[in-house]
This record gives sequence, structure tokens and C-alpha cells, in this order.
Amino acid sequence: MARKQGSHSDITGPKVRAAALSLIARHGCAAVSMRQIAAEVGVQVGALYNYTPDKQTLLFDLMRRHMEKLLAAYAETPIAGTPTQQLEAFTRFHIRYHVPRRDEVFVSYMELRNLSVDNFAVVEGLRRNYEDALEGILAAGEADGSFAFEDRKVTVLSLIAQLTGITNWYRDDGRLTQEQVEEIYCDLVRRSVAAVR
Amino acid sequence: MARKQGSHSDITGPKVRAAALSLIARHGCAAVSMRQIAAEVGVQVGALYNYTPDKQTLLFDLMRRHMEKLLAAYAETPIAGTPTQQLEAFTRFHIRYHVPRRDEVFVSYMELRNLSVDNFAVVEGLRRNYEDALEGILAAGEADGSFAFEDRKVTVLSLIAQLTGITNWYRDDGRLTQEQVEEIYCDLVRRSVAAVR
DNA sequence: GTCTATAATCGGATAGAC
DNA sequence: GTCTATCCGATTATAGAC
Repeated sequence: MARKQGSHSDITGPKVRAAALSLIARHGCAAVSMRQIAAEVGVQVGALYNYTPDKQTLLFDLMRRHMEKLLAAYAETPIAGTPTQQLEAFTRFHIRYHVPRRDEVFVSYMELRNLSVDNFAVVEGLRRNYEDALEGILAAGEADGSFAFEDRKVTVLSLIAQLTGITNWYRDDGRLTQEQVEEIYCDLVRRSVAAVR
Repeated sequence: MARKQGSHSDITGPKVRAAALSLIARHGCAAVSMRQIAAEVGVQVGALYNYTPDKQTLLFDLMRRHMEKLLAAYAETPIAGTPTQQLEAFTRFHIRYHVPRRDEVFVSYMELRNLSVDNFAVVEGLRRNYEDALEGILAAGEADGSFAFEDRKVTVLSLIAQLTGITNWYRDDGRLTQEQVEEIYCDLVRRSVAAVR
């Protein structure tokens, strides 16, 4: 029979990850102590070790989960139509997924260097899957003549850097709404790869 | 009378900054101890404090110097001709300056959050000066009809993120030479802002 | 300018009570 | 599952000899 309520473990585990994510995004992994994370959760430091064997694994879990949730969300997003339409759908998905997740994006990029070799390989593999999705769209547009660019792989990295950079400056109370930002970037992206007629 | 040789101070100071830059780029500011920096320089930890009052100021110096040298190099670069030519010159300058300086770029971006409020304001002001240079080029192209985009300020941030992202993947022994990368990005940048004929 | 020694604090991780 | 107490090593920064 399914439990009707989450156990402490079901509740505290996510709280530990949320606290770690927020603190690490603000100060960096090495600058955040397990004691600070525990204080943010509202427990003592010893309790954290019921949820992670060590600090390194906690960091890795944050990054792996971020990439897996990104891929899962992308898999559920309809990407259809012409390559031009697919590229617009990808652009909108990327912005909508990443902009509300600044902390995850920042940590997943910035703390890569603090992962062990094995953990790094896992996260990089997931990232590569996402890049491959965009590369597939660009390849389709190349094949049917709707896109043109000098190097497909570099274009993939360029577009992702361009789009992810939004998280560095976008603010909910800023000059532009997220919808306006989407329009601006759809325009930039489309034009940068569209075949000249 | 001018000194013919650098004093220890003239030599050790730069060595301290070089060691700090390299280590911080690899591991993050909080993860690098003053002892590690001293070991890399070849002195004991106490000696470092002849060159910086504290670790925070050492980090700030790295970032401030990076931005000041970037602006100085840009000021000496000829940016002339039509807006389209100016944009190409900016693109090539940006790539040529940043790609060989991965550590500086990474630290200057990643460790911003570890600066005090005052130090942050200084670095951000310098960064803003650089962005303004690109914005001026875009404004000129808007004015004479050679460029078209939906939002000039967002386009500035987008282009800079796109170009700076090269430092995350470019390798001297990789598939592409720096010259080839320049060509690819000049193409992407030009097309993303060129007015449609 | 550099060294050694030290102060004072804080770090990750664990053991055992409850 | 959480707490308290603790181990033991590392941290920044300083003082004073040379």
C-alpha cells in the first residue's frame, strides 16, 4: 500500500538538495560548509549524512538531477514541423526551462571542475545528449536547405551559449518579460542560421 | 635613476598573481588556500602578504586587471569602416583576446559573486564599458540601416555570451584552428544582425 | 622580503545516545 | 532519523627573527 505521507526521508532529502543548491549557487561549493547547509535545512550537521555519503556526492547529485530533469522535460516537449519550426520550439523550450532555474544552471556549469573524473563523465554525457538534440535539428535544416552555416557542431555550442547566457542577466522585474525575451532570441537564432534566399 | 633589474617585489608580485589565477581557475577561489598559492610561487605563506593585504583583494586584483587590460587592448585596436566592418573587427578582437586567456575569463566571470559589494561594482563598471563599445557599433548599424534586431541591449549581451562561450570548448589541438573559429563566428554574428535586404 | 611559529577558528566526517 | 560531542587536520592572518 502506498504511503499517504512522505516520511522524514522523503521530505528532508529534497530540502537538503534545495538548501545545498541555493547556497552553492551563491557562494560556490568549497565556500559552503556542511554546517551551513544543515542550518538552512534546520537540522544538525550529522543528519545530513543520512542523505549523502559526502559533500562531493551531494554536489554530483545536484548536477546529475538537473541534467536528467532537463532531458526528461525536453523529451516531453513537442518538437515538430519544419526545421525552422523545430528550431523555434527548441529555443523557446530552452529559455523556458533554464530561465526559472538560474541556480541549477549556474551550479551545473560552474562546479564541473569540482567533480571527480567519473562524475564529470556522467554529467558531460548527459549534456552531450542535449546538444545532440539541437544538432539533429540543425542537420535536418541543412539537409532540406532551410539552414546554412559554416560548421554545425560549433553552431550548436554557439547557440546554446547564447541562449543559456540569458540566465546571467534576466530578472523577473526587469525591463522585459520572459515572452519578450523569447521573441528577441527566436529572431536572433532564426536569422543566424537561416539560409539566404 | 631607473632600476635596471626588477626587484624581488617586481618579480614575485606577478608570480603571485599568475599562480593565484591558475589555481583559482582550476579549483575555485574558496577551494584554493594561500599555502597552495605560496607553494606554486615557491615561497612560504607569510611572504604572500607582502603582495596583498588579504585573499579577497588578491582575487579582486586579478579581475580588475583582466578587465583593464581588455579595455586597453580594445582601445588600441582599429575599429573602423562601415558598421558591418566594425562588427567584424569587434568579433575578431573579442575572440583573439579571450581565447588565449581562458583562466582570466573563467575567473572573472565565475568569482564575481565572491567579491565585496564595492569591488563588484568596480568590475561590473569595467565590463559595462566593454559592452557599451559593442552597443555603439550596433547603434551605428541600426542608424544607417545595415543592422536590424528587436532589442539592441539584449543583442549586445547575446553576442558577448555567444563569443565568450568559445573559451569553454576551444582547444589549440582541436579540430579547428582559431582562424577557422573566427570565420565561423563572424558569419554567425553578421547574419544574426544584418538587415534583411 | 622572506622565513618560522603561532593564534584562533573552522572544515568534513564519525560515533554513539536517544 | 536526528542529536551531541568529538577527532583531527586545514584555514587565514599575524608577529617577530633574520
